[in-house]
Amino acid sequence: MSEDAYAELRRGAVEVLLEKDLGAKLARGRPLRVKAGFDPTAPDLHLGHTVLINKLRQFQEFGHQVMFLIGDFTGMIGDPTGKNVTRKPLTREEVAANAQTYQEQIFRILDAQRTEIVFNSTWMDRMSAADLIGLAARQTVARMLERDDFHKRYAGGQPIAIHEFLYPLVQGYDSVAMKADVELGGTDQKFNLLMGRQLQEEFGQEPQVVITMPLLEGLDGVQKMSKSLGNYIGITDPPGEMFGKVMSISDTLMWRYYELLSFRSLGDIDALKRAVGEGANPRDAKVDLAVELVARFHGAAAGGQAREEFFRRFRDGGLPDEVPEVRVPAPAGRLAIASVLKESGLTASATQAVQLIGQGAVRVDGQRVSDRKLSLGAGGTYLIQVGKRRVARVTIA
RNA sequence: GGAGGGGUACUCAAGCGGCCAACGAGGGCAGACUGUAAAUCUGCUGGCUUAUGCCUACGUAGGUUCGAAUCCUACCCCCUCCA
Repeated sequence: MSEDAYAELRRGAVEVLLEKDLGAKLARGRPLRVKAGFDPTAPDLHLGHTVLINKLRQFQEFGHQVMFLIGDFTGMIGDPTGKNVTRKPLTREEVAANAQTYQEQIFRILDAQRTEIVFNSTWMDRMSAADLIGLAARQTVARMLERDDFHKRYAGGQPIAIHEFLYPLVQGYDSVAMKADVELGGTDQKFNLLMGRQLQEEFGQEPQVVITMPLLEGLDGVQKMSKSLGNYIGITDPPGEMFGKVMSISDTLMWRYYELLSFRSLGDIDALKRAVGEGANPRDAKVDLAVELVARFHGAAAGGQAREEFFRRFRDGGLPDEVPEVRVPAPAGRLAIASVLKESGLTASATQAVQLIGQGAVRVDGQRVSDRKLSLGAGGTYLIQVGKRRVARVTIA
């Protein structure tokens, strides 16, 4: 394997444990079994999740076998990593539906021909209580308490339920059952990933290589991307929205996204960085990234269209391709502008509408509205804009 | 089981009888400047076709008072210490 190829494989990774094991495994020339586990409850993927999936794809491109593990059994335990929320067990149907959604989403990145989707319930459901005790006997409490969050909770007098110890144990055992050569995970999964190495050794297997990937920062550039923080780009976001979100990230964050999300080579990215350093507009680099990402999830044509739309709207100050049409009733024949804004859904309330008018954010047929008492007559159709993003063609009826 | 502390708007966090639709910070939205970047400055950030007005809101339910987020009672929930 060439040096460049190895650098690509290593790209973005926080740690490779052990680096020399990976070298040795690759040197044998046979396809490696590469594992990554996913939560059965959250099939709505965002770009943060794709960091891992992209890494799987790279392995695939180098000819290795990818195993996409859906942790339907571990899901019953609930990963104690981070916040501890008790989860309700999923039904078989729910798991199946989520798995289906996963497939629809991940195969925009992965090659379906070279991806195995596996469920850990396949082997865990067959494990007897005696087997489980046997598994538990292979690790010590002291070892478990090395895990940072267990350690903190124990030291701080917080409860740790015994079943929580089973999570890393089962995740580790998955690697045994799957005969994994490599396991990928987020940095927060490090302990669980290393458990796989130990258990594989216990079961007489060569330990897997652990590769930890960073948790991608969200749109704010600070906190990790997550749905609950609302700083995410969903991979099912419509093209225009996805494009806009990418354009709104900071220049610094853009390079991070290039490293972890783009399929362009490290060499290409370096060249781009140099060009920007020499005065090229960073916006253009961001546009390229946005096009690439939209194209990945919506097709090449959509990428180009999103760019044209973006230029027309925001660079040239034009109107979107499709302006939503709304009809608003006016029983009295005329309707105050604040009500029009509220009824058309352009603002959340009439009060807010009045405030926005006061701030000069509202335009009717291109004219900025300064009079909050303005009213629109029935029978007319008006193009109404609120700020840069909200637009509608409103018919007063 | 005992003792104490606390539950306020999207979040954190003041307020502790009227000047409270509630200080401040963060976040969000909008305007200016721009590259829908960052930084910066400004305004807004319960609802009502806007009003010296009304309604809803400070854990829940009652009560005291001309008047309560603020006082009293009961209840629910969270935290700390002791057993």
